[in-house]
Amino acid sequence: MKCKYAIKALVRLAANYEKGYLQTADIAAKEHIPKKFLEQILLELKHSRIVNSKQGIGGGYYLIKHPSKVSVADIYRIFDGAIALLPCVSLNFYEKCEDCDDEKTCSLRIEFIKIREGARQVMSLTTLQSLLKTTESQAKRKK
Amino acid sequence: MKCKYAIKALVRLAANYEKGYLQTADIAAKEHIPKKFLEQILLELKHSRIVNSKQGIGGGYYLIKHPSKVSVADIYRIFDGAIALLPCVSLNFYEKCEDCDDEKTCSLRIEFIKIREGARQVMSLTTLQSLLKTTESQAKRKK
DNA sequence: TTAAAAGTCTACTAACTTGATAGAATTTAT
DNA sequence: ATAAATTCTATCAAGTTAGTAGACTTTTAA
Repeated sequence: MKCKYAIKALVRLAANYEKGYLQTADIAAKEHIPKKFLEQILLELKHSRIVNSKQGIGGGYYLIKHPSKVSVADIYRIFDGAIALLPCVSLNFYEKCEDCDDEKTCSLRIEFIKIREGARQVMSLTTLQSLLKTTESQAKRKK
Repeated sequence: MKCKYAIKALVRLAANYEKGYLQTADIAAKEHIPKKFLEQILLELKHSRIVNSKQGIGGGYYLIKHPSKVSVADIYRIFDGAIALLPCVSLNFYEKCEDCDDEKTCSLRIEFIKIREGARQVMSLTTLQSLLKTTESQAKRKK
């Protein structure tokens, strides 16, 4: 949920890139996300330096990074952690296996690295920009 | 954990394919898996018709399907459910999105289907047989 | 025929995660 | 000053996960 909501909110912010502020309440309403919950999510994104915000009247959130520089993989890692299925094959959240005798020759590891790369590649290639493009072309199709 | 343990146990059973029974206690000891926990896991695999068992002295578990016919995707689905990151893009565990206005034109869906396909392909191509081959070639390398 | 060795089944628990809510505090424009 | 906005911390209920416990059944070998 969190990750999905984050991506939806970020796509909105990407559509508004360098065009001012978007308010939490607005995004929440449009995407049907519980407002208070979205607050937390946006806050986490702020701490991760993906978005920034301005308080007070007329304030709100805005995207700091260029939409092409924010991938689904980035967002996934913030909210759901490792992309890898096993901690021992994770690049960003590595943890040693307790039950494994020799990590270097573990066949599971070798195969799970392939799986991780499969997922990681697609998730890294999918950015806010590519999501935005799909959104726009879908909107056009609908007309 | 469950999924990892299951795969480890299945690789052992695959190595013993059509060569008789392997006991829970044995596999548990070799793979450092809590025995009682492994019992549950093997039972689930039996209910999923991946393995079968024989009770009594000299009994144990054995693989029913050919190692090339059991993929990591199959096992993952038994223990962890959907491969897709969102239920609304899952093939085997589909559920409708509550917050989505129009599934047909949802840009998230379109992109997440690509991600699912990336993961699904690699996980479907990785079978007990391919894991076994890696195990064997690793054992050889070690000599 | 009986005891031991094996799997079967059901229930339970502690710790953690998730999705969400609540409310007080802070900042800013007018 | 005040209203509109974000910020921050705490809390909660429900669900999941990893693992444990124990009673039961089936099989076989002595």
